[in-house]
Amino acid sequence: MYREYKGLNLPQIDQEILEFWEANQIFDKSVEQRSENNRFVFYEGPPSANGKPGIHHVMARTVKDLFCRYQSMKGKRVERKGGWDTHGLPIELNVEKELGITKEDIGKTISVEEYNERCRETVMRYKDMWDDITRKMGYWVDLQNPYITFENSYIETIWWLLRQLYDKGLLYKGYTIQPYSPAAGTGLSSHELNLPGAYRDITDTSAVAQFKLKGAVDEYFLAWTTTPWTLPSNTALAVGKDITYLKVRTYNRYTGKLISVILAKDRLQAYFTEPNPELKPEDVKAGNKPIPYLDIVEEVKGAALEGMEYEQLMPYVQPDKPAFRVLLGDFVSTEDGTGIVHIAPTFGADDFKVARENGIPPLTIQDSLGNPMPLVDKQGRFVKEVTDFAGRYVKDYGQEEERPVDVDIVIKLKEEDKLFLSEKYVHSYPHCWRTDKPVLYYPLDSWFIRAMAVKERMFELNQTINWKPRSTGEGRFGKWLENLQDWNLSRSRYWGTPLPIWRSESQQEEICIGSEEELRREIEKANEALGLNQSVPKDLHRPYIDDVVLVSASGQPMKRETDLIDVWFDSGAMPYAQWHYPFENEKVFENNFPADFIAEGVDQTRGWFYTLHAIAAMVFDSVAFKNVVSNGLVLDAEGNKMSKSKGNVLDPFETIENYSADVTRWYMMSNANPWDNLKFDLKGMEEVQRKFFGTLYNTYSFFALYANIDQFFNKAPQVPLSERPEIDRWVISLLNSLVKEVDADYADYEPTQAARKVQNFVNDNLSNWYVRLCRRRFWKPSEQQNGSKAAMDKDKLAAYQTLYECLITVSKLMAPTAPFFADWLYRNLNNATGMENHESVHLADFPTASDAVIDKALEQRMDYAQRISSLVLSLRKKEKIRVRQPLHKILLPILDNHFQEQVEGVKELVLSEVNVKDIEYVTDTSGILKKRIKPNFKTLGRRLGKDMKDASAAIAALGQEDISRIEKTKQFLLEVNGNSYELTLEDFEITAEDIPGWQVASDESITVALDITLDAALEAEGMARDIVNRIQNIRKDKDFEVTDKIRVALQRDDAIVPAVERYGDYIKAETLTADLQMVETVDGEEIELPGEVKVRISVEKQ
RNA sequence: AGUCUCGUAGCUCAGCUGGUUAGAGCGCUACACUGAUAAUGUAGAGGCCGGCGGUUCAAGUCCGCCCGAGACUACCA
Repeated sequence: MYREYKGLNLPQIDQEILEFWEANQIFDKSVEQRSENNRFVFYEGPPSANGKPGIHHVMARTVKDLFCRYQSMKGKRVERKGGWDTHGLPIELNVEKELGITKEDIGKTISVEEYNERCRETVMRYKDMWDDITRKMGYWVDLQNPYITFENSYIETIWWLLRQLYDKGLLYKGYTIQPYSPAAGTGLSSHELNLPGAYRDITDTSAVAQFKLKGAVDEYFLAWTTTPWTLPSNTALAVGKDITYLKVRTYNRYTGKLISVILAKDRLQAYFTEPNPELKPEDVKAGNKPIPYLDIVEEVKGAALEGMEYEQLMPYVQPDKPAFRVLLGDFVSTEDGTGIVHIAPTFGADDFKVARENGIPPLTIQDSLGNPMPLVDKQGRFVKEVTDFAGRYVKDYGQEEERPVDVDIVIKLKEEDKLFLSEKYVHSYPHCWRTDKPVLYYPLDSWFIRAMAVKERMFELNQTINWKPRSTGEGRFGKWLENLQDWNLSRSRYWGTPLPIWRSESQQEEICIGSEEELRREIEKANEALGLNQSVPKDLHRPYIDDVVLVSASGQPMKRETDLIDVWFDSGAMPYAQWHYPFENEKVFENNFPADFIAEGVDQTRGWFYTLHAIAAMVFDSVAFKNVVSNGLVLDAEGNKMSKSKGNVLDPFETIENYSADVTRWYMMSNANPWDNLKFDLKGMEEVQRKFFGTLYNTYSFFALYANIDQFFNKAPQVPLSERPEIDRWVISLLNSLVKEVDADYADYEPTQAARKVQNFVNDNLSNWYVRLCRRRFWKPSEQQNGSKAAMDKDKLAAYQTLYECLITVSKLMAPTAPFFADWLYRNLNNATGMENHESVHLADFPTASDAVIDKALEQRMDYAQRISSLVLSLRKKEKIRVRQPLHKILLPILDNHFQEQVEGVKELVLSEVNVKDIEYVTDTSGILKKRIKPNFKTLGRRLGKDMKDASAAIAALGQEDISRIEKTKQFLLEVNGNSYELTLEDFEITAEDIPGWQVASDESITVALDITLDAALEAEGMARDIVNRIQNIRKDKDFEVTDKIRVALQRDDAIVPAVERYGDYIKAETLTADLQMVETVDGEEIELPGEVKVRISVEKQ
């Protein structure tokens, strides 16, 4: 028996199927039944169990799950090893918040050991919740043997990878300018700068300084800065190559001296008002306002300024190489300032870069160890070499002083006639989130991966990757690769993978450790050489690893560089580290590299996607993945990003409990492409639930109800397709077309296309057309009167077989996206028939389409049938003739024989659908058709070109005779603007527009007319149908079983006599009436029939 | 600031390589239908296809600029 249900309860189906999967290990079987030699490799991007799962995780994981399930059904072995991302700043922050400590406390109030122990505990805080959502949403991933990034084996693989990079010369220590908090004494990551509240508006003293040209008299470059404290460190100026610069003569507003200044033409009006050849020094004294000038003496492009030299502005320290030149910088703009940028390589990333590219040195002094250091120390104070300001803080670090040092610098410049202008300036400036004090951009030592060296190769490899959507790969990711910078690996933190590099104090000797074994050997060596008693720490994290001292070739002790590495390296290393390659599982790794498929949010483009790609390219000269889907964000119904502060986050557990996992998954996939942002709207969820799952459920229920009655369990041989009715062949043809398309969509990572096509098929074709039109075939009362089983004739059998095939195929097509309902449907069907020996749809093969049964002509035919029916129904509606009233005929204009043949094939369907007796074809030759002619723009456009417009008007003006002549001769000589063109029938679109004297309806290419005259026979039949309808309603009201036989007594009335006399048998057959009487008085309810006829009727069970 | 995505009916989305009445579903209104009924059919209202400019005989579709939403990247001096 097919299971029957009282109503659709999707969350309950989730539950039931989930229990079934677990009890029978369906996931394991789905993997293990497939050959190891036919793999589809998937990498799971590890989530961090340190935060709770959100609805966007359901999105990302639906994408991952569905392609894995699909490939699994296509016969691939798809192992899905889960994983956990366990390192990183968010975890540290969490711990600190819980303990109420800051980073300064580490090593003081809490030991590194304890601190890391807390991190390790915290990391898996929400693991249970993650496992739960994974299970409930139907995400199949192996949670039994996940990789965990904090395990020693994982770290060892990372060390091995770093060693590979080291040996290739791709790992180096260097300087960069990084955000640095002097108050906290630590560098900050860009993540920390992006914390809320980090950027705040502050007021600084800005200065436009005058840099004196070498070899000229009182000529100056003007450069603007909001950080005057960087001026002593200036070593260059930057201009834009294509920016136009002016040399302007004026007076200095502070000293009244005649000067010539150079600045960008676009910035002139920011500093000057108008020219005045009569200008006097006293005219320019007005405060900070723009001043007049004498004249403009020169205009040049920035390129012409390149290489010009100027005198050092604040000569406290001398550079060790030639400096103080004008450089070209592409970052120079004319939106602020003077269009000339002051360059202090020690305090700006752009500055650092452009200076290095041009061989300009930074201004540095030597620290106590003889290493170069900038003119500001790590506490944020000027060094003693900057005599005037020695020891003063460059920003507000809570010191007490009369004026900020910036102001004193400005005063000094003013006194020295080097200041053009100084103003207060309000701008947004980053602050350290822990100390609340301003951040400095400061040169810091860091370890880098020389990613730029493999830039081209990464770019090439990227071109072999199939990105979904393409634009992310070519645009966002491709552009990112083009502008690739070296990868800053260093993080000065505690909970993460330690950098396995040890250095001697002189910094001259170093070693990069690539395995635990190597570490052991080196430790033994060191123990011997230095007389120590160390061993390999049980835990490779800090602080234990920091205690290890190694020995250099020259016998010097070496200490570990205290940096940890960027956690992104952890996740990018997962293809290797998840298997502890190369220390174990060499074969396994080789079989699972690179991945066929990965998926993650677009925000991972520069995260996981990049680090996977970079490591694979650098270490293995390979891609890490062949196909990648990057999904967009999940927004709320208004299109706002979901965030805790807005309170618009959706609890995924609640959503799944209320609507089911399948509705959630289906909604997410069908509503928008996964790479577009999804506006998550519960109304849309309800629509999916009702329209798609509701309809499919109804279709199944309908099938189950009658199949059970008829004992149809698909045991009889299949009726050959050629012997099935047109509509069966049609739906099977569509079904096979569908299989083909959906298969291609899934293979092409287009889940939205696939879902929408399945949905359209189920709603429009299967339910609203096939089942609706075929209802009678499942329910043939006349043949059921003498018992049920005998009633199975070939037509009915064909109907059952056809519907069964559609349903079971749909269950497979939808299985990747809606795994629960699909399995429910599949098992309900297959458990009753036992046709396939799979216990679950997820163990079945994806359907294959048979081209032999795809009949495009038939599909077109049925399309005609649907359109003709729709037009006839709209005519009925317009004429207010109910559908139960039969009519004589439809008039159908025929423009070509092929159309008539096609319609002939579906004639019976149309007639029964619209309740009309016949179709009469009105051919061209009858002369009563009125036609419309339009040019075929596609064929004519190219030929006619500019004449097209006039031709279009000329063709529209053609009369009926012209049209029929064109149809007969199949040619036409068109003359426009003195040009003549030979046109053929192809160059026109001719449609029947009207049948004069008839009511017509038409869509794009089909026109129909309806004969609405009635005669006695038709009226009687119409009445009979209405009587059937009323009796059926009563049966239903009285809750009779569909198989119950009844006795009916009708009150005699002239209006119904012809109907009962002529169509009594029909009425009886339709309503399972054994005995139908017309009597004078009836003790029963009153029914109303057309023509305001009211009669009494009694309906009783026999 | 740069890079990328998106902008079509009240809402969610289709609109293929440019081709002439711009579509669907939901919602709304009205009318039908009724042994699939938490369904279904038909009709109606509802569109400066974000704006401006360009290419073209022809632009929702191609190009440029701008506006709006979002993401990522970024020390704008």
